[in-house]
Amino acid sequence: MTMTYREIKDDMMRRITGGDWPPGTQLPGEIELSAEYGVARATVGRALRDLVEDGIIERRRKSGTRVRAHPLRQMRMAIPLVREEIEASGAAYFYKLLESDISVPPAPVAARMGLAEGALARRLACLHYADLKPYQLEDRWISLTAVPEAEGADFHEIGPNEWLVRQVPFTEVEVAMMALPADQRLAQTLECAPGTALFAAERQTFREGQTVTLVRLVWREGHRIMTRY
Amino acid sequence: MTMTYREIKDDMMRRITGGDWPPGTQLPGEIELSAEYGVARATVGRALRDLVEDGIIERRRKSGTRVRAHPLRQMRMAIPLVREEIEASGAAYFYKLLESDISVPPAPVAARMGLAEGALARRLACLHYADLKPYQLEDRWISLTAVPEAEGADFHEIGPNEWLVRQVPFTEVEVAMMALPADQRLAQTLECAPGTALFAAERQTFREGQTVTLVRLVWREGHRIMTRY
DNA sequence: CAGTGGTCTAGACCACCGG
DNA sequence: CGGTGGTCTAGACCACTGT
Repeated sequence: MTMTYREIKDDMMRRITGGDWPPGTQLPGEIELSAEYGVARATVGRALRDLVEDGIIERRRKSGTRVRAHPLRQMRMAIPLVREEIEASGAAYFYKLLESDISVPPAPVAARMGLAEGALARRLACLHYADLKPYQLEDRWISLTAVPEAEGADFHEIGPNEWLVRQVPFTEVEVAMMALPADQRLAQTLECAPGTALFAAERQTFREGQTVTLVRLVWREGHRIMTRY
Repeated sequence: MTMTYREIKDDMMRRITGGDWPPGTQLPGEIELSAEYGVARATVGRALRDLVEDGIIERRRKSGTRVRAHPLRQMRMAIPLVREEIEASGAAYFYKLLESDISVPPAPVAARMGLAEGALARRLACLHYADLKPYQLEDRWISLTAVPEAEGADFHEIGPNEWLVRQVPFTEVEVAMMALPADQRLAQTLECAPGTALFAAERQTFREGQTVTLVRLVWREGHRIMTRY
């Protein structure tokens, strides 16, 4: 008989989208709503908290709850491991380590990673295949200051991404996505014409404010990422 | 004295990242945890629910709570209106309507939008400027089945995006992002060389399962989107 | 200062699902 | 079937913030 917080949330969404509570409207307070719905205050509170997370309403102490003038558009995107991404598409996954050394990164990279002058890092280049066709090129720097274990790690069998996820899980991440023209090296490794428009991402991950790794991922021609929200 | 659910959540994170509860570990039940932390069961429940949302742990009835083997990588991205995006960068925003008509979309578009055969749609092409330099080209179809008001709307002053947000707020959205080579038209409107790698997005929005609009956004050369999580 | 949301409690019942 | 998380309650106090 009594409503659940989900039903209340749905009902509120109906009232918002249906025009009862148009954008900008001030909603009744929690006590009034709980009386109206015949539930405890905590229950309408739960529904309202969900609507805040969905970007539908805004709440402030004292001034109350109102429907956002422009609903906050945001999306959530899953970030799969390359291997899972490929295997999920039904293709077989292969991995190849192209380059691997330990060196001082060029100045721009070192600056971005916040490395001390002359600090060493592990540099890796890997290629991920879907059904023997190149799928993604991975160019990575791993800070040996933050992850000294990376100095001796062997990346011939396991990719650095999966290795890092096990070594240093739970990091802060900053991602940028962009379009890149294929240079000579990209064109060769990804088997496309030079100049081809490729989708790329740069990901920098942190642990306690310190950069762990900086990676550039470039996908083969035509790749798109999709999400629904 | 007694801990808040945030402090409990943070403490749990420490235990997880610190190795007390490594990936795969089965956590104590809520009753046990509430005893350990000296709080009510609802409070640890709140902390645990937050960790589920963050993709750190998994919970199932009867079998209990465990730390995810691989933390679920996901990100949240804000999707600003172009105008806000440009104005936030400190540039002046200008808008120009390039093309506008009402017609039957080509078959692939109609199919993707789920339109009946011969159904009409409003077609628009708009250019968004930052400081008088082309910033983003917007190619859009609006279903007149879903939004009949779009037939007579005037898009010379207000962009279709902002118009739609006011007319049809609160929609479901599907987004794809990709890299595109500039064709002749793109090169001209965005003032770049043909073949230039451009960042693009396709966004399809739905209301109650029905497609409202399908839009392709192409940004000027060098654009990147960024997010931190 | 006063009103609103934010959080906590102690207890209860329910829904799911693994053994 | 029984144990776990999921939800709800009625009440209380606190924290922020507009006036």
